[in-house]
Amino acid sequence: MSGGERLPKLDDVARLAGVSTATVSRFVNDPRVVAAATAERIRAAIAEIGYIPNRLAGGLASKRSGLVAALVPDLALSVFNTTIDAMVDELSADGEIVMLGLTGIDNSRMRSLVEAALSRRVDAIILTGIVEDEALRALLGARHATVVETWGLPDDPIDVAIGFSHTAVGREVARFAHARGYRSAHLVSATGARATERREGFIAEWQALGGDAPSEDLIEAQTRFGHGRAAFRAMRSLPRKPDLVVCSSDWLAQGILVEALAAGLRVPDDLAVIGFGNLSIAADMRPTITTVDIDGARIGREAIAVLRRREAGEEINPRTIDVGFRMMVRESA
Amino acid sequence: MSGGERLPKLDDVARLAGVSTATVSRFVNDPRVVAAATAERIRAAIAEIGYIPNRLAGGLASKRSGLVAALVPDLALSVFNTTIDAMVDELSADGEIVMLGLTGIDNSRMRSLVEAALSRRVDAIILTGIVEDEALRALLGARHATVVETWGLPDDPIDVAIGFSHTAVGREVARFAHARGYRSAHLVSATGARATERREGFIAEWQALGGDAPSEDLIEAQTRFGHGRAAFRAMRSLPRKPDLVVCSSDWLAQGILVEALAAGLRVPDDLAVIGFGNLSIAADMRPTITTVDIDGARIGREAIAVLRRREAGEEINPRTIDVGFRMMVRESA
DNA sequence: CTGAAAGCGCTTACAG
DNA sequence: CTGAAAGCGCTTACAG
Repeated sequence: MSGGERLPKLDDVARLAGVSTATVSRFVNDPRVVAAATAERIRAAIAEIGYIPNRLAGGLASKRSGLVAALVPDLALSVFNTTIDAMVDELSADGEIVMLGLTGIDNSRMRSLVEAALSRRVDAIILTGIVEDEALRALLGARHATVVETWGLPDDPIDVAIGFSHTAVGREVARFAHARGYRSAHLVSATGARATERREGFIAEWQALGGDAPSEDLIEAQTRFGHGRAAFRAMRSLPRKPDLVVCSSDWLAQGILVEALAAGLRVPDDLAVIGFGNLSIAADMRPTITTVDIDGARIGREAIAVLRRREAGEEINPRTIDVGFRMMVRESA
Repeated sequence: MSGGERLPKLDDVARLAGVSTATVSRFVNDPRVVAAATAERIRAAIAEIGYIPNRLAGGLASKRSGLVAALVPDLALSVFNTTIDAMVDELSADGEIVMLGLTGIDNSRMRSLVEAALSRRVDAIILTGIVEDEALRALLGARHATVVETWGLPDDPIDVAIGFSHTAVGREVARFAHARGYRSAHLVSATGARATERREGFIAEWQALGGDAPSEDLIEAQTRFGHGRAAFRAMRSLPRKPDLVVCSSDWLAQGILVEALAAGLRVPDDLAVIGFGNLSIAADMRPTITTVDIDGARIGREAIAVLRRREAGEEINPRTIDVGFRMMVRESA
């Protein structure tokens, strides 16, 4: 707002402090490299005129924008929020800032957001999910930015990947459920790439253990509580009554739980429920929800750590980091 | 990643297309201002060498960064997510991008994030909540960026404010509850500025209607489902048993609801519950949650609309936009 | 509709 | 530890 008068610039500080712009620039970027007395004069000058560096100019000259782009499908997919939170925490310590792009649940805005990020010469692009599109892979691979694919574990990452095997999660859930004695499984799953891998992992292992092919309910949209409720009703009209529902998110699990309880079912005796993500609601629901925990914050921290190592000129090897997952066995299954 | 080879720049495109850099620049910013034949040659040249404009340089020269900063307390406060989603939607249509800053639940990082945003010469800063700190107000007011305070309605906005009166919400909830016949109210409320205004509005109106001073439970942290459960237990040990709990968030309401049902209470007959925010869970819970709806997406859209009008040189008047709120009467009260 | 050229506000190799 | 000066890659008033 307001306006008119010129914003103070480096040159103004330099003149006031009686030094060259080079010295002020050095001070701004690392106060320790200038003599103590000089530093004090510069500090006073900056305070006096309220100088705030122009990082656009700085980035242009130094080729380091101090910008990191985080591209996630959707803010409502709260499973990623811990990752973003952790990244922002790590970054804001250094005055860096996160450019947030929402690619859409179908990733339709991915391309234009990648271009928007690249055009700002971001130091790094952190993506949720792995990139399949060849043109996009080429675009990302040809640039100077560090590219971190997260929440997945591709065989051939564009640059670096930090995540876990969704297939392994599905298999582990199947082993757990089978060991618990459940025999008639129903899957309620989103149709996204990651949920699909977990689903396929579950089915493969479940059948390998001698289980019958599970009935399924695929949800095209972002999975929410309400979908869980609808899925419950659909499931109840199935000829074969499942004794276990495996959900691709805790939201779904919560919706099913609420609906099952309202229908007078006992959980897990009449119907067991397993979620995914270990959102805070999983521990807070009654009954508590058995689910799979992913250390999303660690993914965020590791992503920034990779960036720091790259900046320090270190070689990143291996280029893939598996953060694993944990079954959180609670009351619902 | 990768690296070494120089990124193509405007000059490379110009040479390849046989025009001046000025013409390429014009094309990039608005293809219609150059002759059709010229446009075609430039388009081909850009595609051939994979040119992506350097917006750092562009922003430096034009003094428009195409960057909008959104500063919110915390991603987990999902009540703001619809606002951010709407903003990102409006913005990404133009290749603009949102810089996300998380100020922390106590706003402790607000100052450094404002500086980080200003140093990138953002076109606008959109804040959740109103800014009280005088130094920060001065800093924001003296700059060229459009400043939009949201989710509140200050008497004297720094620049523009879009929100609603939290006090009015509290009063409206009190009138509703009193009309419904509830007489013994218990408040479970976060300690933030906005929740406090609602709480005070409720108490003032409630007592004006002849109600007894409500018992209270103040929650220092970010309110979550789990806090609702704890609050329920605390409430049950009170000498006077409330017939109504008014919560400062739907999360809290949900936690109390789950705990109340688990304790065998009938809702709303034994205990009524009112939330705030109208998150999707409010409609999805069993029983559904009576709450207050805020059109968060509209706040986001209006914020960007203000920005567009400012860019078009329009005068913004009035400087305060009240988006109001709605009681969502459902089953829980 | 297009071009030549100055300028946006920094950083940094080079020299001292 | 500090300075003079070139350069980062665009935009835009001015002129034609």
